[in-house]
Amino acid sequence: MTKICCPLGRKSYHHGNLRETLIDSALEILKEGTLADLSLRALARKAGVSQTAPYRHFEDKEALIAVLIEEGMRKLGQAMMEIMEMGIPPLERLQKLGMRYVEFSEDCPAHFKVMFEYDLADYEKYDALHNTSQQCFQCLRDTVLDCLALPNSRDIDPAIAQFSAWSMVHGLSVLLMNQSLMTHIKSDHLMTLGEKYQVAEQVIELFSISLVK
Amino acid sequence: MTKICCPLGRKSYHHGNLRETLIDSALEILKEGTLADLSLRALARKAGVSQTAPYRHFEDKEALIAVLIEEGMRKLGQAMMEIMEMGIPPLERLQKLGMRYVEFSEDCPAHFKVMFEYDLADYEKYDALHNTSQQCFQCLRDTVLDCLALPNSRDIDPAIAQFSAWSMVHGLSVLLMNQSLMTHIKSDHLMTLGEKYQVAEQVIELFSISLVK
DNA sequence: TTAATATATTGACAGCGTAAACATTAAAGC
DNA sequence: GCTTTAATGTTTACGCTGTCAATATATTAA
Repeated sequence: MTKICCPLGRKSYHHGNLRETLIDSALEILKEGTLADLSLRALARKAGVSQTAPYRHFEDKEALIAVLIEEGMRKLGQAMMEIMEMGIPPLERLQKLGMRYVEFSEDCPAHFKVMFEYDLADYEKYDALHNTSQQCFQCLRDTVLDCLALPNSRDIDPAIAQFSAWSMVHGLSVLLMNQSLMTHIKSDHLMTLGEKYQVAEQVIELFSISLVK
Repeated sequence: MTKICCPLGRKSYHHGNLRETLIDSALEILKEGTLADLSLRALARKAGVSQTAPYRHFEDKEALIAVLIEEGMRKLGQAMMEIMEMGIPPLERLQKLGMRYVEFSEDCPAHFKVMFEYDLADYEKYDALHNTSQQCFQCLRDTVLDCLALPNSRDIDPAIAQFSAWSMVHGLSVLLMNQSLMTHIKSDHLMTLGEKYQVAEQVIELFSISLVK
């Protein structure tokens, strides 16, 4: 009954907060690196815990990733919802939503990467995720409809306009995040965050006015 | 001096065409799966060759990937260049270029994935690649400038218009390729290729006319 | 206090990238 | 044609990975 009590140099046998620690470490790694750099064993090591301890909190690696995706979807959804509740007119609202999308990709690159880089095997398996992500893009879609209901709106298929808006902000976010692709725009030196946002604002404005006369 | 002559059940000791075989197998795997599904050992197995044989043709895994990226850039560049040489007016040319971009992502998903999913450690290391990819996006940029030189063009910052065009077609391609994201647009069943192209055409047209009055 | 449950550990297995040492064959030089 | 050399392939080995099974410890409920 003598207890070793503190394996791997911890104060207590149980870590106490392993689940959150693993999630935080994962995000930290993804902030700089890619999904290929993410390993459960490395996370365990960082947390000072055995290599299989994570399996008490996540069924497998994909389950951890699914949690990150869901967390990201909720964050993005909330960020966009804030704008929805500001009571501003459609066109301006659309622009702000687009900017939020781009800002999210810059503020939470880890979440953004995992949300769109990782193609979840079966999305249905994680149904909390499915609902969250549905709700996340609803803001954008609704606002585009509001823009098309404007008196000076152009006659555009709503579905096409909705998809255009999403394509635009998504392509924008992806390209701005990828430094090596950006060399095709600004060959010599890196773009600052301020420059990126300036570009994003203008691109989004250009899109939004294409919806009206 | 007696020779085993045919290791791993091949007709001759040397494979004869290992480099191309590895590249083809890699593309085949990427067509369905992601970069995580790509392993040199699996490629070697498929080619009926020992696990280290690929190292006679590629310094490491990233070198193979760099070749795939470069191949993809050249293909996309050629596809777009064809349109440049058709001698059609700017606005129509821009639309065709955009469609080619989307078509490329559907025709060569393996190349497209590796071109934009994989963030090459140091792009400079593979300088053939750098040149090829520069040239690849030049068509789009030049055509946008031509559109803005049109008599009925709107007064738009050329750099912004260029970046908008790229963002649009890129976002479009990425979203259309990702089936699980597409569920947000068409919830119940998958989109056919024809439906995708129809959407793409309309989205691209919507963008192109935003450049003129 | 004891039984049940949550949490962590050890050990093992197969698959991965890749380095080192060695084998076979095709090409080049005489 | 014979020999040397370079190109191509094999074997073995190391440390990394995800994950399973069996075990140990701590926390909670009875």
